[in-house]
Amino acid sequence: MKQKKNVTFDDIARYTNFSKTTISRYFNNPDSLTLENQEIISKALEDLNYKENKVARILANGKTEFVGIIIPNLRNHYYSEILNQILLSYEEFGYKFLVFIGDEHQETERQYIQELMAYKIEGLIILSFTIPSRELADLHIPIVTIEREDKYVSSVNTDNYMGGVQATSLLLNHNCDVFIHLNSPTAPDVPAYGRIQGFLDICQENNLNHKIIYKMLGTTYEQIRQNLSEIIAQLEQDYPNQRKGIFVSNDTDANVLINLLLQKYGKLPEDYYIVGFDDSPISSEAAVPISTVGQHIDQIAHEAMKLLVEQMNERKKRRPMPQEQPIHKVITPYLIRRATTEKD
Amino acid sequence: MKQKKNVTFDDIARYTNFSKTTISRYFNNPDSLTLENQEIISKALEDLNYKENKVARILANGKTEFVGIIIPNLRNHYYSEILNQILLSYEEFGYKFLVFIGDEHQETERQYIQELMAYKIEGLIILSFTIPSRELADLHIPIVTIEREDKYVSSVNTDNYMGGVQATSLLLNHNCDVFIHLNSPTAPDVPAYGRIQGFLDICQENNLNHKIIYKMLGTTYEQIRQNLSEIIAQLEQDYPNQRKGIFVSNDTDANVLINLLLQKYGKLPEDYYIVGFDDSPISSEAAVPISTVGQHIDQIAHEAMKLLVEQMNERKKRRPMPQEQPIHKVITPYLIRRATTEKD
DNA sequence: TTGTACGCGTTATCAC
DNA sequence: GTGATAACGCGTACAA
Repeated sequence: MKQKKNVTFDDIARYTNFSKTTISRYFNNPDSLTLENQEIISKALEDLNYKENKVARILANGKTEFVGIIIPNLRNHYYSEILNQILLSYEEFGYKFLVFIGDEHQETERQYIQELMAYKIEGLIILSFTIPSRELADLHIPIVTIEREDKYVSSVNTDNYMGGVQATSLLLNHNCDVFIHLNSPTAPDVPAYGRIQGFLDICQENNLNHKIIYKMLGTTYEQIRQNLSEIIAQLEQDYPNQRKGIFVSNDTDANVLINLLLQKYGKLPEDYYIVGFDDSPISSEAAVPISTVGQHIDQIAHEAMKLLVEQMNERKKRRPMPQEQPIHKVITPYLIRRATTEKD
Repeated sequence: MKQKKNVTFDDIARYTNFSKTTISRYFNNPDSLTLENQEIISKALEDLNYKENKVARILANGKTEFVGIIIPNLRNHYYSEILNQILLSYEEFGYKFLVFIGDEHQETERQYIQELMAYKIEGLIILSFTIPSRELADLHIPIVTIEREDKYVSSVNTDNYMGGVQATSLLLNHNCDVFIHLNSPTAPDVPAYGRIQGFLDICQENNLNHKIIYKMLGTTYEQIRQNLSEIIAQLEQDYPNQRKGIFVSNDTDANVLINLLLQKYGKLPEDYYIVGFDDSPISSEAAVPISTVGQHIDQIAHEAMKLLVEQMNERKKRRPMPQEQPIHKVITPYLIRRATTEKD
């Protein structure tokens, strides 16, 4: 496949008068050779300019050290940061990552999974949500999902319920008169539903005047702006002169909301208290920095890899004991207080 | 490596009374079999639940269809969007991607490259900038770099010079009195230097009162804020009552600048005209949407893959004719006019 | 400590 | 159209 054939263990063996086996051992179990012989082989590698071939090694020992990743996209800051942290784990675990963008196409994602299986990945990390966990479990390889429906597979998620509680409590501490939660329609089996439940529980426990607005705000800035503009109009009609505590399900939308208010009033009005979610860059870069609930993305990524590595290691044992039940790890989020709630 | 041994061509051959060769042909050259026999094999694959093994195929034919990517990080929107677009090219070209985060550690990146070479990648895309192109060229595999020093390797870059010209011309059209360019110190051999040159040329051609401020603004929001705050003070001292046209080298910094001005004056003052660079999300999400120069990231990624695929295909020919000279593609950026320059 | 011989699952070559 | 056989480069019992 190259201009000149590659240098192989055979060449080195001939050159050093050892056998292939000894050369192999030099790489995989060097202590079993004398230091002297290690030197000789080491020198031979230099002389012949040997380049290792891990593909051949895979075929021989079955260990690819590949992990597949399917992620919906990288436009969303949350996803790109998760991927960033996962890739960084190479330093700790040594697994290489084959990455696919699912883009929410179920059939495409199925093909990607087939392709990954053909490359004998040892494990799979799934962030995309088009394929039910039931189907993922049937692949019978180590799998960890992150922040998606996870009934039949192991997973790592943020404690969304706690996040909802934190956000709502913050608004409660500021003595809002009415509590609004803005979110898109969310299925109860996805982790993010916890945000809604957390909001609801705090409101009900404290007998708060509250309302949840379920609405797809749209994907373009203009759509979101238009929708939020209408929502503001409605809120001001429904709750005039009342202190409104608004928990928005993500920072991007919260920022648009704030920009609309800035534009309308020149500043963030006294009767608006706003909390976002994600601690994404926009929350600190906004004209009025946004209070928000942050996810420990580094921890999430790290736990996901740990969980996956455990499963992968188990498989390599002579008598593997696969997990009986999926393991679900939950990472507690943190609350950041910024100008949208901490006024002067 | 599995509980039960995998089904192989041998098993299928036995099951169908064909030879291994014929099974192989079924996959790689199905037309050479009769339709009838294709059916038989197809059915056997179902019956035996065959899963293909591309690792074995690689060892046999030398084609991994792997492309390595080394990227500094995914925190920067530009990088994550580039990676997004590159990964999406799987649909068109079929290459799988092994991705590493370089994080600006030269030695680490060298190791990553070695690891990638061991997995017999067919090509390499480099966005990180710690390793000189001279050294990359010595790897003797198809390489394309994106937006970095590229003297000895093929590359795809934005036409930064044109970007600088566009941004400065926009300010010029608005009759600014003084033209400021804010940038970090930049080496002349990196593509981004073109922004500076473009700014300079327009200023000199038109005899404009201009100034370049070279300054590392910092990495945290607070640092940037602090530094820009000082710069504003200086500008207002040096150019009182003059219309200031400011070309900031990226949208993030431009946004901080605008937030500082908003905070100080309640609105964007009449005598400030600002243009950013990148068309990153913040430029449209900012309280005052920012005029900016956008890079055609989809085109950049696509051209990079095309350039790489050409080189990789050339290598597979019987008598490869490697490129004599590196090819440098340049993508023209686009100008977006928003509120920081278009004041009714 | 070192070597022999075979296996990993596919493709390539050359016959028929 | 189809088949036999030798690669591809390394790991690993088993033997010495």
